[in-house]
Amino acid sequence: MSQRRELPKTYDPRECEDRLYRYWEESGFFNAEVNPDKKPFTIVIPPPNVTGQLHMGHAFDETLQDTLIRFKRMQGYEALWLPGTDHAGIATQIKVEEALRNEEGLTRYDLGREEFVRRVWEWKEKYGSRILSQLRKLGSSCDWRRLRFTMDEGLSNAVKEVFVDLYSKGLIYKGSRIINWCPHCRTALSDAEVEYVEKPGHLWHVRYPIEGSDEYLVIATTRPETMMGDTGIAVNPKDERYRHLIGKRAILPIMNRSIPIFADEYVEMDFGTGCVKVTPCHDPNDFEMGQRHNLEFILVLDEDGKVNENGGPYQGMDRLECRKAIVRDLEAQGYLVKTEDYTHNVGTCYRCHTDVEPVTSAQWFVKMAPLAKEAIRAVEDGEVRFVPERFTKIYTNWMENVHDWCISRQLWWGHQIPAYYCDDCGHMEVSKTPVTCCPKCGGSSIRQDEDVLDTWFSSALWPFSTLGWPEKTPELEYFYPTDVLVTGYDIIFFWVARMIFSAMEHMHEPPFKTVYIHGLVRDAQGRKMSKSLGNGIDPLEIIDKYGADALRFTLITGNSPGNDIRFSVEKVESNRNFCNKIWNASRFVLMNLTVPDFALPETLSLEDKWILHRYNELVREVTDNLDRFELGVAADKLYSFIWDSFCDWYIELCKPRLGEGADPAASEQAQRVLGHVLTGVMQLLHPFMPYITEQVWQGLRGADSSIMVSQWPQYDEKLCFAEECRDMEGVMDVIRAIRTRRAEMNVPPTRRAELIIVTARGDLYRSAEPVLKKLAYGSHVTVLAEAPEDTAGMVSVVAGTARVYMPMSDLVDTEKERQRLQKELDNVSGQIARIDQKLQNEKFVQKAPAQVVEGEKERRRKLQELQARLEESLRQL
RNA sequence: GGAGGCAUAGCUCAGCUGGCUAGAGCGCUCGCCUCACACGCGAGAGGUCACUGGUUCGAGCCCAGUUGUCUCCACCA
Repeated sequence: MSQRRELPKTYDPRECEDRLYRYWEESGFFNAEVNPDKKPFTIVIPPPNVTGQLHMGHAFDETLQDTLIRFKRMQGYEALWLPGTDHAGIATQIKVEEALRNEEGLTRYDLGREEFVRRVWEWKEKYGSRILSQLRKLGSSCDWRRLRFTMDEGLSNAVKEVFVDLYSKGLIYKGSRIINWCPHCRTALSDAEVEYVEKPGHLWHVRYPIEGSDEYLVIATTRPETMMGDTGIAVNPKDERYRHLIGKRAILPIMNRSIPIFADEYVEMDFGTGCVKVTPCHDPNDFEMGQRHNLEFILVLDEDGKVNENGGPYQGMDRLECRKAIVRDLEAQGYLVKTEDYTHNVGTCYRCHTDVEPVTSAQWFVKMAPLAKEAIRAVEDGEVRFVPERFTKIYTNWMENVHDWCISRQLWWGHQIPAYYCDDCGHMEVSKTPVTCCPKCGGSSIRQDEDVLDTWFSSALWPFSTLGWPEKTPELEYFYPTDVLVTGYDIIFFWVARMIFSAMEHMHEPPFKTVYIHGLVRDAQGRKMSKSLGNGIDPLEIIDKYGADALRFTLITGNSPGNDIRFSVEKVESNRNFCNKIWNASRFVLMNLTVPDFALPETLSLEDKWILHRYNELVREVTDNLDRFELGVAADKLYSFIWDSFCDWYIELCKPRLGEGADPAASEQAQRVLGHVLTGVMQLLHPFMPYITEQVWQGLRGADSSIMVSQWPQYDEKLCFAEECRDMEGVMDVIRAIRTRRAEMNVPPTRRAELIIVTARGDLYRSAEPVLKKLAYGSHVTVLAEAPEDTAGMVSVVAGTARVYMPMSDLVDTEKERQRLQKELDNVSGQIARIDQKLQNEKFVQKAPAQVVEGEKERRRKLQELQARLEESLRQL
């Protein structure tokens, strides 16, 4: 026992976190097995980038998941949190290329594909576990034995399986279409990977002479550099100004090429000049017009964003350089009519933020319309539910308007597309296994498609590929579909939507029942945390300084689903303080501990019943809140229960019964209730703050015990003491009122007051005497049914059903006292008047629930009692 | 152009299916090193719940509109 008294005054997370984590992991507490006797509960982690480092966004995401999984595990589910990492095609490739350039001055082309990919794997082996150990620091209770990687063998099989299947169904096709090209990453991107940014630009008005006439057209363009690819001019068919020109031809300036003028509904008459230059290879709308009107398709940019051989004099120029040159030439040759400032949206690459170039290119696509149908239905029918609900609309809206998904990437790091081309006959074969012999001509000169798949193609399969699909594994059978997916709103389109349609297509069942969407972590000023701003806060530094529990609690509280959170160190500090509060409360309990267990005693005091009642309610509420994904609300309730109810009141209320000289029976009784409530509340808090709760648990139950394998507390009807609870609140009101009076009168804390309590509930206050003495600084308590005859020189205070007299003649200022009482009386009278107004309203009495009406009446009775006492006090002054 | 979020105390935010005198943290004021904790204890000050109208016995919450602000989607060259 002596070592218990030596517990330090402040909680030191550094001392225990790693040790406890190791203990949990080694004990296998994170492991989940196929277990027909239990119900499964599954979460798959949103796989962080394999080369990434833990940032606040991860910390937030993982904390939510860990809280849910620990809760369900304690509730008795076979809870699997399946971890893994994503190969993150572009991001990782860029990183390795950077390192290669910086360290060796080489490009990936210098190494060649095979060697480069080998280097990336090397990099992955070296840095891929960094993020995993960082996840551990947070306390994440993943089943690490089941760690998966999007490019490991099983997942690669799943990718091939899906590709071949979709291809055979005609849902994957290769075609020449307009795609977004990032000249820096040198790859195609999907629509989702383009971020539009408003940028200042110009609207150049350019004169196009009409062939065989003196007339000319003026065209407004923001992108003169693609002019060399113009193959037509479009006007609106209803536009009177240009009707006579339809069917004629114009001369493309500088290139001196003849291009047709045609009519198309797409053209807005009132924008610019009402004429559009059509560049089918470099604009999605022009592409469509090009197809409708059978225009020529001329590509003028190469994969670096430089002008190609079709660009005449500008060949070899970078696109921006070319823009300047063309504007200069147009002006010099008299074609430029005017230049306007114009801000417009420019597409940029979500990885490197380079302006993307719409270009026509042969790529692989997933045909979305048929897949989207089921994906929308599953959500609309409630098979997948979004929390908060509003994201449902964002999802369906996107799904309903989604374009085909460009899945090929001109990268080297990723799943190489399982399509094979025969050099001899040109046949293409899509196959799960490598093709070495052409099935058509028997030729053996076979090349695999050079491109790799979009990273998100493999992540889309994550909920089932990680469980072994396409194999029919017992894990897949048992743990699928998963229960909750936790992720930020920023990747609903990238990932969530694609998982849903993939699962519907391949599993014929949704990938998860609930999608819990959270917001972004912002800095204290509300700005996005970013590398370029340098305002990111490293979660690992926070953990090191304040502990993982304080960080976790900060990320959970004061926040509701779907909303962004502002992170500030001050919040972490206050939660660190909360940890310390918990620590000291348990230190107090341990210091006074003599009983061997916390079985509840037969007899319970008023305050025991009060705290047990409140605790019991807390169990129910926290459980309900967690079931409804209201983690922030649950955490808030735990905070105030522990700090306010348990520490500030109950522990203080217990003190008269504990310590030296106390009655052993009463002490034992108090200890049992203290221990019972403390252990229970540690369990409720454990999903949020795993470390300190385990530490306290082991202090109370022994180091060979773990809170992780304890059972989630249950609501217990036997602990429902509503009436005693109300009585106790009454006593507390009295205590508060006395404290307030003392503070108002500047009574020094050392001065004990005599208390004369006048009340009809004499038994109640006599039984509460020790508590009143302790908390209300009474050195003696007298309970009377009627006011003492001589109250001169006494201050009185009214609270609930009691009036308290304190003989402190030297401190009383009668006039001030009168004012104070009058003010209180006015307040009470006002409240009664408001209630009367309600009760006199027939409609209220008629229509409001009986419970509410009865409540108002009850409140009125109490207020009236208070009023009477106040009036009496005033008379006695 | 379309959709959505947010607007509650000085600051940051909770407030579940409408129901007592709207809460917390931080900050602020006053008093306390009270034998678990000064990372603490006690007592306070501080709010026309953005605005207007409506529904209701009753609105911070529901409906319509207005203003401000942020975000997403679309992409009129």
